[in-house]
Amino acid sequence: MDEKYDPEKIELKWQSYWDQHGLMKVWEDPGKEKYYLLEMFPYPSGKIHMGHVRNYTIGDVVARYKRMRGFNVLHPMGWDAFGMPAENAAIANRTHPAKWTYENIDNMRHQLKRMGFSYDWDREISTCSPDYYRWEQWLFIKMYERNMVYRKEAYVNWCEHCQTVLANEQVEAGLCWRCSKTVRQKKLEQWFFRITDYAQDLLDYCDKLPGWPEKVITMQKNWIGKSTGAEIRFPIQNPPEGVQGEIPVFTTRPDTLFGATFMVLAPEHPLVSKLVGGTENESVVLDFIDRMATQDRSVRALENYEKEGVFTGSYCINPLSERKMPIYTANFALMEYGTGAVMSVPAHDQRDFEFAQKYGLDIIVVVRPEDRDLDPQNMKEAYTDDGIMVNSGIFNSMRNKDAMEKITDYLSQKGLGRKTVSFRLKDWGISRQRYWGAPIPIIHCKNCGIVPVPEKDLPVVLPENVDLLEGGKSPLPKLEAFTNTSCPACGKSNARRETDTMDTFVESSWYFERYCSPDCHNAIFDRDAVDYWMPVDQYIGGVEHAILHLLYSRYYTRVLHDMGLVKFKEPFTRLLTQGMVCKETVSCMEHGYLFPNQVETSGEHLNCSLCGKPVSIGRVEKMSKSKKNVIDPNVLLEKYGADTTRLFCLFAAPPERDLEWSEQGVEGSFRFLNRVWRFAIASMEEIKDVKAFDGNINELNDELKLLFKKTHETIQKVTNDIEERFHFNTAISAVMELVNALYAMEAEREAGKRVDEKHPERASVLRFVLDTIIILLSPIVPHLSEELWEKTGNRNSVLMAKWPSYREDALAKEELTIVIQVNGKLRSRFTVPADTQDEAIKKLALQDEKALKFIGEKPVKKVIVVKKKLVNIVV
RNA sequence: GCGAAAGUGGCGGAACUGGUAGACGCGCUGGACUUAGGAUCCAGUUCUGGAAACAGAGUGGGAGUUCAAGUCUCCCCUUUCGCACCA
Repeated sequence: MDEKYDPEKIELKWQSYWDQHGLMKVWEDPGKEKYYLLEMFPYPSGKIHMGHVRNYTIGDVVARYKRMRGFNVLHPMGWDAFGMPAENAAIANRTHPAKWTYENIDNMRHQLKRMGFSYDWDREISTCSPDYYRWEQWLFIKMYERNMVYRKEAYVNWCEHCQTVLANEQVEAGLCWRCSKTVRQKKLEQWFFRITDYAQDLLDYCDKLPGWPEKVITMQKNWIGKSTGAEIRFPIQNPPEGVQGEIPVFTTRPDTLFGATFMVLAPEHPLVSKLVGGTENESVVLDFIDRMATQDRSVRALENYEKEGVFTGSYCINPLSERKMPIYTANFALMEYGTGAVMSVPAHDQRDFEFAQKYGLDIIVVVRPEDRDLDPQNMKEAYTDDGIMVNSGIFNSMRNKDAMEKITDYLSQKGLGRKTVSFRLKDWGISRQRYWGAPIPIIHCKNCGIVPVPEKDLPVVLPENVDLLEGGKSPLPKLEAFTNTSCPACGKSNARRETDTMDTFVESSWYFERYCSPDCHNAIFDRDAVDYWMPVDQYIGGVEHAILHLLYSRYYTRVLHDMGLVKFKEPFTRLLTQGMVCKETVSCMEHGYLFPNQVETSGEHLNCSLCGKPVSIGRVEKMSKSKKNVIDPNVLLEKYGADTTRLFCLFAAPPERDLEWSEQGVEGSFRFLNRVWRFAIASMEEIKDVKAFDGNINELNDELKLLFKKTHETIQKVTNDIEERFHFNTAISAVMELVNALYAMEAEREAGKRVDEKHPERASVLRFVLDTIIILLSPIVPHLSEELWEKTGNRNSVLMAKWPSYREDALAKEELTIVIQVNGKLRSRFTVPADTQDEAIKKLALQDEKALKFIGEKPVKKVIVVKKKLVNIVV
C-alpha cells in the first residue's frame, strides 16, 4: 500500500467528480444565510497568469471555508470580454475579435477548472455577449430618460495619420504607438454619465465602508477631490461683441482676492479665442493654443513643467480692488477643473508667483505672517500660510481664516460671487470610437435629433461581419448596414445609428448583479435573486482597480438604487486588495532580460542559455512579460499540480502583501503535501474502521492527550486566522506544526523510547487528528483532501464536511510555563499547575535558584506578576 | 512636494490587546537509511565569545514613556505605493 502522491491523477479525478455531482451549483435558499464571494473577473487575454492564480486561490479558500461553515455561498466567474487588445490581436493575426476572445475564454476557463476553483460555472457570463450587453443598453436608455446621460464636446487623443482615437496608454511620449506621428487633442461630441451628481454621496459613504482598506478609501477620496471655496465673477473690460461680460473663477482662497493681479485662462477655454479674435494678439495666442493641443497630456503633467503663457490683450476688473487685471492664457490652467479660469494671486500661490516672476507681473501681499512683514520685491516664494489681512480695504487686520467667510458673504450680498464647492471628479466619458465594445443604443434623426432605441429593438447587436482596418479605426461608421436605419420616433428612413461604443468599465460596473440571475431573459436581473444575494460580502482583486472600477461600480449601484431596482447603495461590503506576485529579474549583458528557462546552471554560476555568458540577478519586481520574470501556471500544474500551486500562493505571504515567487518555496510546499500524504497512507489500515476520538481526555495517556490538545489548538488557530484576517500563511504553518507533531510521535516510537503497549484509543485519536488535518486543509488543497478523505474511509465529499469546532476542555492548559525576569531581563522559567495562585507563583519565583543569582545582594524593590505568564523582579 | 504603508536571522515571513523575539517554510551544517540519492527521516541553525555550561548583544538610527517596548510617543534615515501645476 505504498501509493505515491500523484497530483495530476487525483486532481483530474476530483474535478470531474465535483462537476458530475453538481457540487458547485448554488441557488437562492431563504433558509440559509448567504455569502457572496466575488473575485474581479479577468480580461480574456489568452492565458491566466500568476496574479490571477493568487487572486482566485485566495477567493476559493474563503468560498470553500464559508461553505463549510454552513453559508450558502455564491462564487461566480466570468469574462470582461470587450476591449482593445482583441482588436489589436485581430488585426495582427487576421482573425476576428470575437473569435479571438471566445478562444481565449475557452482556454482560460480550462485553466481555471484545472486549478480546482469552486465556481458555479452555470453562472458564467461574457460581457461581449448580446445577452449581457442588451441590459447595459437598456440601462443606458433608462439613464438617458432620467437625464443621467448627456452629450457634450470633449477632447480625445487623435492620430491624424491613422484617423483614429487613441487611449492614453496608446500615446507614447506624444506620439502614436502605431505610426509614431504626433498625436493631437481633438474635440468630438461624446457621451457622458453624470457621476458628479453623486460626488458628495460617494464621498460621504467612504466613511461608511469599514470593510475596505484604508488605502483604497483614501485614494477614492482624493480622486473625488472635494474642495470648498467661492465662485467669483470678474467683469471683462470692454468685452468684444457677443462675448459674455464676465469670467467666473473658482478659488479656495477668497481671502486673497485683493491680491489678485492677473487672470489666467486654460488654453482650451472658449473665451480665449473670442477675446483675441481680430486683434494683434490673435496669431500669437492661437499658435500657443495650437501648440498646447499637440502636447501629450502626460508631458504637460510632468514634474517641474515650465510655466508658460501669453497675454490676450484684454483685461478684467477685480471686483473688490477694482484693479485692472491682464488676462493671460497659460499651460498650468486646466479646463477640466473649476471653471477653467484662475484668479492669480502671486503673493500667496506658488504657481502664480512663478508665473508673475517670469512675466514681470505685479505682486501684492494681502496676508502677512503675524511676526513680520512681507516685501513683494524680495519674496523668494509665495506665502501660503495663514496670517493677518493687509491691503484689503475693510477686511484689513482680520485673520485671513475669518476674512475668507466675510469676503465670500460680502460678494454674495453684492451679487459678485457665492460660496461653492468644487470636485476634481469629472463626469464619466463613456464614448469610445472603437469597434469591440457595446454599441450605444441611440439613433440620430435629421428631424427628431437624438432618439433612444426603443426597448423592443434591443439589443443593438454589434455586427460581426466586418473588416478591421489597419491603424485601429472603427469600421462601424462606414458600415452602412449598421448605420443606416429609420427613426423610431418619426419613422423617416434617413436616420443614422450611433457608432460609438461604451467604455468597458460600464460592463464591469454591474456584472456582479448579473451573476445573481445570469439567464434572466426579461429583465436586467431577477429582483428576488438580487435581493437575496447582493451586496457582495467579500470582493477580492488587485489595487490597480482601487479607483476607477470601484468608483464606477459604486456610482452605478446608486443609479440602480435611485431607479428603485436595488435596495442597497454600496455593492461591496468588504474589500480585499491582494498584493502583486513578484519575482527577481535575470538579465544577460547581450540578451537583456531572460525568461527563467533561459538560464542554465553550471556549478556555482548561472549562465545565459543563448550565449553562455554569466547572468546578473536584478531586483525583485512585479511579474511581467516585458521583464520576463514570469512563471507560467501551466508549467507549475504539470510539475507539481494545482494543490501545490495553491498552497504556495497562500503560504508565501499574507494576501494583502506582495508575494515573492520562489521555486524552492514551491518545492517546500510540495514536500509538505507529500508528508501529509505519506502519513495518511501509512495510517490508513490502523484508522480505517475506527471512529474519531471525542471522549474524556483523561482516558488518554500523556502522549495522546498532548496530540489531542494540539489538534484542538490547531483548529482554533486556523479558524481564527481564516475568519478574522485571511492570514492563510499562519493557518498553514499551524497545520504544519501539527503534522510535525505526528511525525515526532512516530519517530519516538520507532526510536524505541516508548516500548509500552499501544494505547487502546491510539487509533481513534489518530483518526481524529488526520480527519481534522484533512478538513482544515480542504479549502486550501481541495483535491488532496478529497482523496485522503475518501481513502481513510470517509463518505461523501469533504466539501460536505462540517468545519470542526474546538473543545474548550481540550484547550485548557494543565500546566503553565512561568517566565522570571529580573529588571525586565529574562533569567529563568518554571512550570506550575494551571490553578496555582499568583501569590504562590511569586513565592516560587523569589526562591528560584537562577533568579536569586541575578538578584544577588540587591534589595527587591518590587515584584510584578502577570497572570499565567511571568514574574518580573525589580531590584 | 503632499499623503499612506513598511523596515525583524543568509532568505520568505511569525509574534492577537505592551509581557518568553525569530513560529512555519526555504537555505545551510551534521547524522541515519541506502549501490546511490538532489528521495526520506532525525538533529542543529539570530549574532559575538566559549568545547560546553553560560554570558553579552539584538527587531533601520537616536531619544523618551514603562517594572517591562518589535509593539506606545517624538525626531531622523531608507524603501515601496498613491496623488501631484486642482486654482
